[in-house]
Amino acid sequence: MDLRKLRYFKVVADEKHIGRAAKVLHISQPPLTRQIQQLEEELGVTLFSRNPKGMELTDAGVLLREEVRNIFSLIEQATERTQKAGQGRLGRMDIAIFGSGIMGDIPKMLLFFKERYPEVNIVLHTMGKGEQIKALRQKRISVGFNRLLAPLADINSELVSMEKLKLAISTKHPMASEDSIPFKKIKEFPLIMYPTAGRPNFIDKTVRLCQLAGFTPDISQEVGDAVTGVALVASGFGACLVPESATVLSIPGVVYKPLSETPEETEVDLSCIYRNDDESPLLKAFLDTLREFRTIKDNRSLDELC
Amino acid sequence: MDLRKLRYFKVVADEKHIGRAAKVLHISQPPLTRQIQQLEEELGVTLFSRNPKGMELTDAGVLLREEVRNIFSLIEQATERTQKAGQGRLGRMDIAIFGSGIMGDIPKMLLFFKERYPEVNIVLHTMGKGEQIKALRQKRISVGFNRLLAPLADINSELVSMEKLKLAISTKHPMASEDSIPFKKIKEFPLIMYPTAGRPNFIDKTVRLCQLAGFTPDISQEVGDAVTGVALVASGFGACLVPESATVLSIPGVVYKPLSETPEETEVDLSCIYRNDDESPLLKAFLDTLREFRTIKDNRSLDELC
DNA sequence: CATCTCAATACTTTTAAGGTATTAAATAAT
DNA sequence: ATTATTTAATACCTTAAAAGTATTGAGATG
Repeated sequence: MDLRKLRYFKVVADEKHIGRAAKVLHISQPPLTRQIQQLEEELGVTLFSRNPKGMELTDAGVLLREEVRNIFSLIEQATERTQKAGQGRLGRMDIAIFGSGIMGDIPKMLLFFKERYPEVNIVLHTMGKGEQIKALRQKRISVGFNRLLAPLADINSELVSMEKLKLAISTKHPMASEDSIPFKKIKEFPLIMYPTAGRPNFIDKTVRLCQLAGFTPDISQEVGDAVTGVALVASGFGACLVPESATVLSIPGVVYKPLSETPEETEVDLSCIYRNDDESPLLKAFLDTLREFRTIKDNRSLDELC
Repeated sequence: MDLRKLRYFKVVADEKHIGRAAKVLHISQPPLTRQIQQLEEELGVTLFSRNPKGMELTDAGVLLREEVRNIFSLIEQATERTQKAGQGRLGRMDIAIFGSGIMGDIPKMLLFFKERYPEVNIVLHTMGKGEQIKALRQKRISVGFNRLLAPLADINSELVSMEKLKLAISTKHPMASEDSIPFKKIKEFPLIMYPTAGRPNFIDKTVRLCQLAGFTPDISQEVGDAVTGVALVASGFGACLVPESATVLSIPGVVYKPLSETPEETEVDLSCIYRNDDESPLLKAFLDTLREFRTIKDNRSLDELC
């Protein structure tokens, strides 16, 4: 079977006239006659009854015409979809986020992407740093969002945003009425820290920052994630350093205070990671969108878009 | 787009190796490489990532593979269905029957046909002789069943069966207890006759038969069809000649009596008519089946089949 | 009866698919 | 490091098949 024959058949069926059909197809009449003959021979079926004034479809021909319509529309769909997939505009994208990543810039960025690529199916997976890298290598995910990533040979990372740190303290604490808290005062709070897994992590960074400022922090408790940490602050366990994005969760008994007199690098990064060798157009589209998102965000014109 | 390319693509996708795929396709490797390159070029999409140990589908390639499967299965279906239609094993057949044709051989024959050609959709239309011929010429039907047909230039007819005539009389009539009624006695009954339309018809034939036997029948009433006629017999209007097949309808107050001492041709035909120039395989199949049906019926082995 | 209109046939040209030999790149083995 | 080895890609030639030109044949039309 041969699409050329079907295409020719379709035109002859429409024109009911080999000569006219040949003109429509921009070929001469004899080869068209032959193609139709060959098609009939191949199928073992008479498709046209030849009248002195043209050609008429037989019942079998009428049926084939319908089928041919379907075949061509399916082929058209297939090429379109394949082309879209080739441009990263169609497909499935598995993305990893971490616990408190559901707040802040990640959902905004994902929404932004979804708007541009509505036919890309985004599947979110919650996993920690180590898991993300494993999943990337096993190609179970294409992108992971995380913080404080150590460079790796086979994995690239791309900055999404930097976030200032805030100190979550109890409303009952004497400093709860202050506008901001000087960095050095952290020494005086029993600190709740997270996460327990994944090195280097937020705890390591905090300890280093404090030592830079000339003191050792009083780590009273380690927990799995920011949400748990803030919950403990409400119960009076102590204070907890959180990235700005996490302050959207308001819990009675907790206030978030900006830090003043901070050393350098009192910000944490939010980055996304992906395989070095991933050439997929989906990833390319995702990273392009991410970069554009960052630019727009820097220009503070984000609000109009989301 | 070209089915050859898609076929080749499918094999390469399965084998993940151009060389092996070429062997499967019984061609050499370079033309296969070219065909794949051309396909990629045509779509503007990279379908394979070339590794040193073979070829791997990209996401777009995976999608195309699925689509190609559907395309081929659709084409396969299309050819099969077209071939079936070409052999008269698939399609729609419009058949005309007359009023009392729902009894007797016609439904048996149709059932027999339906068993052999289960994928042929039979559509029945009830119409009289004149209508049938008109509908045939306008190609609204392919076959009509009727009786006593005059030959026509553009329409063939084929005998289905001959049926003996019986006389429907009232149970109150003195002859109701006889085993059979001599043909000449018909003279003594007021006759209810049908149909009113369509020449030559059953009335013409009956009158001729009676005149052959040396008398003129006493036609007391003309009605549209056999059922109405028999109903009038029950009410005491008189007697009514009916073909044997119509005697399946039993009405209180009516008995069917065979005729004795009949002249020649006291049988009526049941025939089917079709266009002379109808070359459709469906009609051919129908007529072939009809002939076979007649043979089986003649051998009285019909009961085992229906 | 000539003429016209179709589709079909005979034969030639052109296109494109297939084949052989070779190259290029990357890995694996010595 | 160097040499096989394996893979796809390229260059060039051959073959097959599709398209073109000219003509024929069959049926309708004036």
